[in-house]
Amino acid sequence: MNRKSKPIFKPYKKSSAHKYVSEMLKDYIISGVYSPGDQLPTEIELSQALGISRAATREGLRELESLGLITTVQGYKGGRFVKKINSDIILNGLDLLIKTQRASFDELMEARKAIEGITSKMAALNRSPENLEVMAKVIDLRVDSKEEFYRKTFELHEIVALASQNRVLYYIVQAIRKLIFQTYANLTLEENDVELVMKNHYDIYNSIKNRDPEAAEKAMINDIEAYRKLYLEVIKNKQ
Amino acid sequence: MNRKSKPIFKPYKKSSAHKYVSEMLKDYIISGVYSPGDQLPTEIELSQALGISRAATREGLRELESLGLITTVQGYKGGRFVKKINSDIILNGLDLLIKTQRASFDELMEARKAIEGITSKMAALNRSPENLEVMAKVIDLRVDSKEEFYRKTFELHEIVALASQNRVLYYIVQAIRKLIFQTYANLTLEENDVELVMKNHYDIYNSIKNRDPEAAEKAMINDIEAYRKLYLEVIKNKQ
DNA sequence: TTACATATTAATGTCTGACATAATTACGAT
DNA sequence: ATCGTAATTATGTCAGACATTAATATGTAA
Repeated sequence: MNRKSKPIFKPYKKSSAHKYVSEMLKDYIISGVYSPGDQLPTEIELSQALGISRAATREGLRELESLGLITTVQGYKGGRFVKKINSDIILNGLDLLIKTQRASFDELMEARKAIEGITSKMAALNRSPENLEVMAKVIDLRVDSKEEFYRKTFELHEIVALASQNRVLYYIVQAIRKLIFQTYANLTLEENDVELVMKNHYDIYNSIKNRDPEAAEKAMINDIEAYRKLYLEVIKNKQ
Repeated sequence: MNRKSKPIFKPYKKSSAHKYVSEMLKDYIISGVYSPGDQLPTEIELSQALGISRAATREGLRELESLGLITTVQGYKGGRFVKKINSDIILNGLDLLIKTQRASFDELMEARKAIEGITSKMAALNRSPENLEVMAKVIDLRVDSKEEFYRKTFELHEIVALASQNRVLYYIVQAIRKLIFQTYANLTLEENDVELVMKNHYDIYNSIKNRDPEAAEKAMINDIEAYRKLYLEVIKNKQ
């Protein structure tokens, strides 16, 4: 939405001012009045339109920022901008949950295996030809750089989850995977390990291509289990 | 933690003031310096200890509130209190995700079936005798009130997820179930429906008791699928 | 003595207006 | 043409005042 074609901002009466600001803007973002990339009115415009002080308006905007709905940019041409929503919006909460509950690495990996196994199974049933094409592009892991290896690995898992055609599961899988990679350091793999991962990825691709859900689930679980073991070895060697 | 035995609050230097407040307190909450139920210092105490204005301190506290880590109580004996963390902390994000992505009821139910099916399967392998005891208490659904019926239904699903012994899956299941019940109205069930749900619950209980993972998964999926169909019928009749 | 109405108290909630900081853009001197 | 500097415009922070809220303490009438 253009900054100039503003929606209607009704002055608030009851309830708390900061909450009024965040709730109203949240509704506008959810309903699509503001789209990702759009700039919100400035603090002063908002506060004047609503008849709320700038301080209370800022508190409301902070809430939205904390929820992951907007970003803040200071300076000339700065302002508040609506974010593109993705799995990051549950990542924060999941992270807090796991940290405060002291959930273990194994618990997280078990959850990942279970859910990503399901998406792999569903992908075998629901995958489109386009999904397969993208997968084919990222299963050759004989690459030069470590980064390239990780990028391709990440993309395969992403496209499998996407191919399940279930966005709820897709976002949950993405959040869990991101959480694992941001919490636990990446591995440095040996030559043998690369071979193994590549074989596993090929198995996943092949069973999804052949529309074999059971094989697809099994292959995915194998792949993640292999990663788990590799990671635990790294940990052991570090001690 | 007692309000009087305060942790150390180092005055901030760089980065933003409000962020310093929220990050610092978040770390204290995660690391257990503050436990659920504990009261944080008042805004004035905090701002004075950190050398930050009250306005900026409040913004930081709002962020924590928005994340779901603290609650705010106004008035005498009011203040900021650390919340007990549960699945609610991802519920918000999941809700936003589904609303903005316009994910369908069916997509959500598919996800629920898949994940809750898994927890049921895992419960059959990992359940404790205590888990079984609690389940036994809630599978008789021949009750007077609608509320009692819903309470028992909710508790059975809760204890099954808990019996999987995987807290990550448990919280995800809880969040999805809460989301479904808060987004889509509850059903009004006929006599026949109650019989059906009760049979399904009994199947779930029995297969978990017998440590039969495949049967447990199937029974859970049946139960949720039945709920989905009942709900869709209600929708159809309303039109 | 008890019960109800009222005052006190201590926290958050809100407002105002000023100044600080950041980052893009415009401009001017070399 | 380029580099450095000033202007612009958004958010960031501050200080101090007053409003609101809700538990508690107090006082008064039945």
